[in-house]
Amino acid sequence: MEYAFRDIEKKWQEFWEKNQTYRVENQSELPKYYVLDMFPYPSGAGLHVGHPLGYIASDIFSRYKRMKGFNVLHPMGFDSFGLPAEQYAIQTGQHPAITTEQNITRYIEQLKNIGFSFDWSREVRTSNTDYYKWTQWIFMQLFNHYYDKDADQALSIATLTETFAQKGSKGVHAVCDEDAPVFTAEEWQAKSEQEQYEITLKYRLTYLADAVVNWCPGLGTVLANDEVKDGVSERGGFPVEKKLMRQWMMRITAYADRLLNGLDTIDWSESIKEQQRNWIGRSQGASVKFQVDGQEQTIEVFTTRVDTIYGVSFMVIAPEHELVPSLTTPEQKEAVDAYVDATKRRSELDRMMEVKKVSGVFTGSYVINPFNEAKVPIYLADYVLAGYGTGAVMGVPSGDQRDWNFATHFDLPIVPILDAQKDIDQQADATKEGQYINSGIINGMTYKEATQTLTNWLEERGLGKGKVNYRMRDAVFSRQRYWGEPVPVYFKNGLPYLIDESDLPLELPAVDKYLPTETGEPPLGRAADWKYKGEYEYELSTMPGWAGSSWYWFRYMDPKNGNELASKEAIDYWQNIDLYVGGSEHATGHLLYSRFWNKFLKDIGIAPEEEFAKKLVNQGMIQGRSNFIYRVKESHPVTFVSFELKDKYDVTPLHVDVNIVEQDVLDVEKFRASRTDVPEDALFIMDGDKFVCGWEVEKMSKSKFNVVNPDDVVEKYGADTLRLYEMFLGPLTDSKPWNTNGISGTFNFLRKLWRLFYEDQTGKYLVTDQQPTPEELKALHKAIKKVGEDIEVLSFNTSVPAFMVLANELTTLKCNKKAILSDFVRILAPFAPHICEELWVALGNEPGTVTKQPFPVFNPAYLVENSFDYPIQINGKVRATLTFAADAQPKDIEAEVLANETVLKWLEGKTPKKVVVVPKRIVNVVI
RNA sequence: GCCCGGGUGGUGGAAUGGUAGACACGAAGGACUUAAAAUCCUUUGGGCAGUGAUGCCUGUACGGGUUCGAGUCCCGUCUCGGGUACCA
Repeated sequence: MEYAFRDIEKKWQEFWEKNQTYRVENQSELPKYYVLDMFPYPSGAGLHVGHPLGYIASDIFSRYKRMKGFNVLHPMGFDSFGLPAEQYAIQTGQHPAITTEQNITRYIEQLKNIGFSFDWSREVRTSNTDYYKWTQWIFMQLFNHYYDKDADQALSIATLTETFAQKGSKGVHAVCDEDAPVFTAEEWQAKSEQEQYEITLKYRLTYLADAVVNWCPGLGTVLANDEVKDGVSERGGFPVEKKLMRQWMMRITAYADRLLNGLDTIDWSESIKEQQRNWIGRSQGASVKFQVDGQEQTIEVFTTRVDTIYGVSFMVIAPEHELVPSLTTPEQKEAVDAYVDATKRRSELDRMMEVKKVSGVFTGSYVINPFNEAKVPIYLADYVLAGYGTGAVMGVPSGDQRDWNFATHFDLPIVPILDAQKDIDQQADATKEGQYINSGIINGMTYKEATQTLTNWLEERGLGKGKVNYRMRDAVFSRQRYWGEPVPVYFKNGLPYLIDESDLPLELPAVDKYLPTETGEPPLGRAADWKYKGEYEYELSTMPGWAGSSWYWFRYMDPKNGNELASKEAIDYWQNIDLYVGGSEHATGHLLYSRFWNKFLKDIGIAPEEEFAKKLVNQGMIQGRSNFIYRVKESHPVTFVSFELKDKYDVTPLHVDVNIVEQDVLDVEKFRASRTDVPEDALFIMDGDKFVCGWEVEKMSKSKFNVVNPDDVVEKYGADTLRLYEMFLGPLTDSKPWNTNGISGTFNFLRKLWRLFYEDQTGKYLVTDQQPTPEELKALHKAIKKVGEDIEVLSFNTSVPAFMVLANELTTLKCNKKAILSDFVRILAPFAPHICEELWVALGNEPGTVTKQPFPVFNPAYLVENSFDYPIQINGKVRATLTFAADAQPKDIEAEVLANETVLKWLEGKTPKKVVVVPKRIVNVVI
């Protein structure tokens, strides 16, 4: 009887489904453990072999944790709102819900094919109304809260208005819009309800703002910063331009410090944490107000080097700066207008391309340096960004390279400010060493003293203060698209209001087309008679893709709850994610927004923990491994040449489908049959009897003919082999190309395991009840130890060889003993659940119980050796091996080693300088 | 430019500072078979010597260093991958 993986796997998948083997309850005596995979967007292409890598790892870990006595939550769902389904809808007119449904069906089929232990009864889909009802509900909570700096958390808008009524705006230290007005309690009380409401809009955690946004005409929508890569859209690669639009925003900046500090408390990869730190971009510095010469107004700059202020020789403001018109003198107007125009016309991409070019224009005005009364010219230049700091910088050419370039280009003075600065006529020197020169009140001081002195001086006069700046901006939350959550907001007298909670979910209306309206409104503008209470206009934009994924881990805890996003009991039990597995590409998107929403949900009493995921592991990307065949140029008939011989001809490489290539050898017949563009008389110059292909690592994509579907691998070798092989391929976190060359190794291992139970030809059952020998127990416990330790640290690639070694050893020992094989099956079950279920039953156990078995306990006694083979080194090189008792004393070992024949030969009669004996390790004789 | 990771046989990859190359693929040779498949056995980093058992030299990107001992730690260089960038 052969290892009939197809029958076995089908049988157990059906068994698990029928018996709800992986169903998890919210009540248990057992400790909880929450293992989550980043849920996929169900694309039309289906899963390729890269997708399951993380799922297999998390599944092994979940199964292991179950065997270790945990109640494990391990769910799966779908991030089912998104652009591709909508782009497809635009082309075909088919409702995105339909294609999404089809794709999900396909995904579930593929996932079930691999034997994951997901509790499918908890599946969620972000595009279902009973799910997005709660996404909308969270939006409403954000709208109803503001961030209070004193409490350092979100508080209700009711608290805000109460404080306003009692203490006026001074009584509130909140994160709010720049233009939030100042008023007394009396003034507040005197305002109309509408006026008061308008003021609160400047405080809410989600708010409307005219923001400079990334507008992507190709997709017809705005994009968040993290959705733009290199000036083009991440999805589709369309150009992106800056545009001023009224948008819903999320006040994520209110949480900047908590997002930053929380990173120190979580077990995430250093690279992800570093990316988030950079994205948040906290910088400590000072703001300084410069009086404009001859005018009332001041220009405020942000600087991290206030100590260099005596070296300021110019000031630069962004071309978009609001003071540009008032600072421009009549003589300079023409030049300034031309520059501003030119900046506007340039796309973000152009601007990035021309980073090194110095450009700018003088406004004609000056500011006065508050410290030395120096008159300093004001320039416009596009290296100053309107969106960062105050949109204005002080130019200190001796200490900053950009400023130095600018000063050199415009022939402005370069003043040294520290005696430690070197070669500043060649380049800027940003040193903080030495003592200040040419620097008024800080002359002779060092960096620390100077910074403190200057900041105090500024604060005393109200001209500036120490300030913290963030690179992170508030997140744009509107998308001018159809296939997303409708924003639960309507407009009355031009102001946004939330719909009643009882009206949730606000469902997506039907539209005739998925395109913007003729007047440029988003697709929702096409919905007929879509008005709140039949009267008020709804918000027409929808939420971004990250909305639904920013809280989904809670929904799995209680997926069918119609009254709450999840019950308090469920959340109290499951708390947060213990292990989260997913791609590192979500570093500054999903993973940051999720932390933000979780913190907010904690502030309003829903989330129990500050961080949503204690540990995060980023699985590596599986790249494609393309195969090439080589066509001889201008050959008639068309001729292809095998890889080894291609250098003898002038050839063009062509991609060939990797699915008809094995071990880089092309199946020529299949190739002929599959390609209509290959003429029947085509010639193949073989290398012996083989036609060998070349290969290259590329992105896995249809156009490169290198996509491998897990279904095909499962069909050929089975799910257990696929699972083992994906783990065997290398460390989980490494990126690696998919290469089936070694898959027969894991397949052979499973067959070898099978042969420990059943004789190959006859199918005879071989398992006996004999007592295991110490040697067999040693082999087994070596594996138990190794595998247990490896799983704990997610080192699955090293546990697979441990299984292979055990199978090899047991084969050599001709061991078919039940006592040994039972434990073998149990340690292997998390990796290869189907075959282990089958063999577990073969050993006489109840069907379906292997998943609930305790993980075998390692017993060190079986590994105790009474002797050890010491490698004997002479000057660090191994020259001999000698066996000593495990408890042999170093001095005895030394004596015997020095008497050894080989050692004496190398000693050549000399006395060794030193003999190093490391017990149970090594002996090194130094001559 | 800056910040993170990496660089080990033909290939994927192992290796608490202690015998580098486990395990697997591939390759070569052999056994079984009418034959094939399957299975099993042997060899397999490179080089040199020997009929042989075996012995020696060399080897973890490169150059230095620390150490009795370095793939592993330190310094410098090259190189590949990822992230990020007029961020004041």
